[in-house]
Amino acid sequence: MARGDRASKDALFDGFATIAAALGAGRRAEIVEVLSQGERTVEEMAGEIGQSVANTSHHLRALARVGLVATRREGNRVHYRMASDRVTDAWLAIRALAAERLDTLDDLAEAYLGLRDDLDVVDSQDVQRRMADRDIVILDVRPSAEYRAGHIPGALSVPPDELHRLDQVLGQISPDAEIIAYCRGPYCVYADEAVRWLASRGRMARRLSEGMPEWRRAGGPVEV
Amino acid sequence: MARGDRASKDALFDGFATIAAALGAGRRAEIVEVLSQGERTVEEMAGEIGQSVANTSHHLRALARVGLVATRREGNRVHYRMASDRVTDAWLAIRALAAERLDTLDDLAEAYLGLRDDLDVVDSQDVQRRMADRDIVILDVRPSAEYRAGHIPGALSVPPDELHRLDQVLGQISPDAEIIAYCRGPYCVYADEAVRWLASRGRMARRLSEGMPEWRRAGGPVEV
DNA sequence: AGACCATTCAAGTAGACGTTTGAATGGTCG
DNA sequence: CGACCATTCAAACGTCTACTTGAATGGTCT
Repeated sequence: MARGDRASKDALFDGFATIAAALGAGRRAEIVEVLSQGERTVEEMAGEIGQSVANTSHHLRALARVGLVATRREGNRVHYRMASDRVTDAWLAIRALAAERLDTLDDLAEAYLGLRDDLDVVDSQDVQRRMADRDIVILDVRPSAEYRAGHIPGALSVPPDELHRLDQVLGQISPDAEIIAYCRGPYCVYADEAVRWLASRGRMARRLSEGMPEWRRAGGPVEV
Repeated sequence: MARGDRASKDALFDGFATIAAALGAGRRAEIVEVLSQGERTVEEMAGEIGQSVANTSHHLRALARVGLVATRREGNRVHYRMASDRVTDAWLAIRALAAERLDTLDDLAEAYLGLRDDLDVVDSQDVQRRMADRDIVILDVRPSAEYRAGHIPGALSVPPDELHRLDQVLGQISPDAEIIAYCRGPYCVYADEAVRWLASRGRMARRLSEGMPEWRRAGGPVEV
């Protein structure tokens, strides 16, 4: 096998391809999206992606086999987590690429998220610029474990299964304040629901265009 | 199908996954690596990746089907090119991820490239900082079509199949100058050969750690 | 030690994918 | 028009993959 050999070149690129292929199955893509929010046990993950525990374990191990996720044992539970920030980088690059180039994606996104024309959106730069102001309130609409793992400084936690508690939270917020809700990312429904509920109450509410992983990756401040 | 529906969520992530899967086959990964240097006809690409024209066409169309590559007709030849810079972004992210996390990759790379311990390496920042100096000479060791499609300003073109011409080129270079060679990227053998040849002639020669796509992506100046 | 639980393994099925081979298409040029 | 050429299609092969089911492993807690 000489240097620059065809067979070993093919093998090398098969190696690169195994990484892409690991992200190339829908359920594993969902897993990666969830894990970019924080670690999960097998059972929790199975619930998140709506699959059997056996199949979820199978996929998690497939990701572990190529080094994309790492494990941690606690009691008799195994916690899976991202092995590196670069996994999130690659996943976001793939997702952005799909959004830009795959022409069926808009339809798929609309089928899942519904039409979003009624939702006002604000981007991360805007929020970061206005964070010092007193007239905006940031709402973290993710499960509380994810809020605890890191959130935008000063954000209030309103978990998605406790959206009805928004009533109480509203009492603490000045009617003049603009409310900005965020959740897991652009393909997450939680913030949409919060914004719609708030808008129906006559509040000025907008959705942050991106979620925690994107915020963190862009160098936004994070509080734990 | 309610908003936030399980089936449509799965379909959406299957959509994302088709993009990753498109990069998840070794031969297609090679195609993407080559196309990030510039457009190719089907036949040229078949030669680059060592596959039959039929199979190459098949893979190119698979990439086109998900929007990653675009085509252009000229005479009776079809030229394929990257559909967007984001394809290169995603590919580089995948490749970097594989390099960091896939523990078999070092062996695969060594099998293809050989041991590189004898090669001195310099990174893009260093080169960019020293480009104004007179004491470095940059060598572009890629096929001339790729050089023409864009190269580091001031670089001399020495195509890989004309490495024997280095003798003449050397005559024009002061013996004190440091020579820096680059080619397609970190997994490309061309620059290695040039550096070894130059080193054997007693020249101070180093290899740029990255290639044209990475240089361009990092915002380095490009001349056409 | 024994019961219990989360996780993993193993076997099996249906479907998708990469590659080859040989024929068909759709364009150019004499 | 007809010969020619690059490219694409279609069929077929073996291989791999996702998911299901049911059993086995390897921990923890009483």
